[in-house]
Amino acid sequence: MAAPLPIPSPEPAPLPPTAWAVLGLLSFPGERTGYELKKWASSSLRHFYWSPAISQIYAELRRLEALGYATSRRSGPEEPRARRAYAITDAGRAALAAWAAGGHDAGPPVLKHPLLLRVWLGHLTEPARLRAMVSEHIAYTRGELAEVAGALEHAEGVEAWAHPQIALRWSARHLEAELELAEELLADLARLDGGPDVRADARPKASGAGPGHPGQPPDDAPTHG
Amino acid sequence: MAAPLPIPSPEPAPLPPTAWAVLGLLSFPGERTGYELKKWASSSLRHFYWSPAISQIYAELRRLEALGYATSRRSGPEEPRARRAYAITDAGRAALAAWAAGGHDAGPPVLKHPLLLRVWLGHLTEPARLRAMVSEHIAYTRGELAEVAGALEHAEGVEAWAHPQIALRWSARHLEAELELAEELLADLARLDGGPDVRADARPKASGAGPGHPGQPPDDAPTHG
DNA sequence: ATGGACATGTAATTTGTTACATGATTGC
DNA sequence: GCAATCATGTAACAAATTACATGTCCAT
Repeated sequence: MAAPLPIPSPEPAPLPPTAWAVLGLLSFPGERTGYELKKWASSSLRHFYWSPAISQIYAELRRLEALGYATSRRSGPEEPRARRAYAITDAGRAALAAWAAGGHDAGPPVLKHPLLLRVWLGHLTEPARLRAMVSEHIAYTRGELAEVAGALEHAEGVEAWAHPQIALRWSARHLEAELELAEELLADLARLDGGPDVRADARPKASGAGPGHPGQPPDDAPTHG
Repeated sequence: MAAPLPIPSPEPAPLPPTAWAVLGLLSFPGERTGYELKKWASSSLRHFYWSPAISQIYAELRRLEALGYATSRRSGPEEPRARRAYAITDAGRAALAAWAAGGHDAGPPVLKHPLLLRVWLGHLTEPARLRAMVSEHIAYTRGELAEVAGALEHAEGVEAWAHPQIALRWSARHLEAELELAEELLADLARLDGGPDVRADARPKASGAGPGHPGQPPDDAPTHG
C-alpha cells in the first residue's frame, strides 16, 4: 500500500543512527533494493558502523518511505524478478545532510569487543587458552583487512566514492592498528604468565608472525557475523 | 521476594554478553551494588565494551540471581542507606569461567563510529564542517585517554587487577591509535578538498594540539551515551 | 531547607535479532 | 529436477533505552 501521507515536516525527524545509515546508503547515485543494501552494508559499512539485520533494513526502508525520505518503485513486468527498488527523495537528502552536519551530535564511538571482555576476565581462564584466543583474533583480523583492501580497490578512482573511500581507508588503518594492538596484548599476557619478574633476555618478541597460527579466517562467510 | 528456585542447571545458560559483563564485574573480590557496578562500568568497561544503562544493570542482576549465579544481601539496619549488594556464587563463577574460555564464540568486535558514518557521507557536508567534526573528535578522544590513564593508575600494582589492567592498557593504546587515525583522516580530507593535486608544501601538519578544543567530555553523565 | 549525590526500581517504548514462510530465477 | 541465490516480508522475541517514581543522606 502507498504511504499514508508523506508529511513534509520542516525539521528532520529524530531517527536512530541506523535509519540515517540506511538513508545514507541510498544517498549515492542510483536506486537499490533492500537486499542490495544489505550486501553493501556487510561489505563496507560494517567495518566502521555495523550491519543491521536484513529484516531491519526492510523496516527502516518502510519508515523512510513513510517519512517521505525515500520512494520505492516496484519492478514492472519488463524486469524478471519482482523487486522493490528505493531511491532517496529531495526531502530525504536534505534531512540527511542536516543530520550529517552534526546538529545533534550522534554520540561517541561505541566499541563492543568480546575478546577484550575475556581478557579482562583473564583471572578465570587458563593463560594458554587466553593467548590462543588472541591469536585466533589476529588471524580473523587479517581476513577482515584483506576484505577491506578488496572493497577499497573497488571504490578506487570512482569520483562519487571519494568519501566512502576515505572511510574505507580509515577502516583498513584501523584494522592494522588492531593487529598491532593484539600483538602487544599477547606480549602483555606473556609477561604476566612469565611471572612478575620479567627477565630482560625473555626474547625481544619479534613482532612478526608468531609460531604457526592457523590460516586466515573466512573471507566472505562471516562465521560469526 | 526471594528468587523462586535457583535451579542449578549443569550447562551454563545462554546469556547475552551484557549479562556476562555484569557477572564479570561481580567476579572480582568483594560485593557491590548496582549503582557501584554502573560507575565502574562507566569508567573502565566502557572503553572496550560499553556501559549498559543502570536500569539494565539492575535487570541483569535480578536475572543472574534468578539463575543462581549471584546472591544479594539487603543492608541491615547497621548500615545507613538501604542498598542491595550482590556477590557472585560458585555456580556463577563456574558458568562465567566456561563462557570466558570461549566455548561458543562471542563474535567479532563491533564498532559503531558515528563520526565515520558522517565522513562516509561527506559528499553531503561542507568540507570545513566535516574537518571541524574530526577535530572535535580528536579533542574528545584526548579526554578519554586521560580518563583511561587515570583508571590505569588506579589499578596499578593491585595483584587481583592484573587482567583488568591489561585490558585498560589495551584501551589506552587503542585511543592513541584512534588519535593517529583521526589525524590521518584529517589529512585525507584536506587532500580531497585541496583537489586531486596535493602540494608538497601544504603544511606538514604538526600533530600537536589543535586550536583551543574545549575541555574533556562528561565523565559520568553520558551526554550522549 | 535545599540541592545534589546515593540508591533502587517500574513502565513504556524502541531497537534489533532470529526464525520462519514464500516464491521466482539461474545454473548445473 | 535440484540447489543456490535472489528477494521480500512477518511474527515472536530479546535487548536496551528513556522517562518516571520514590526515598535517603549529606553538605551548605
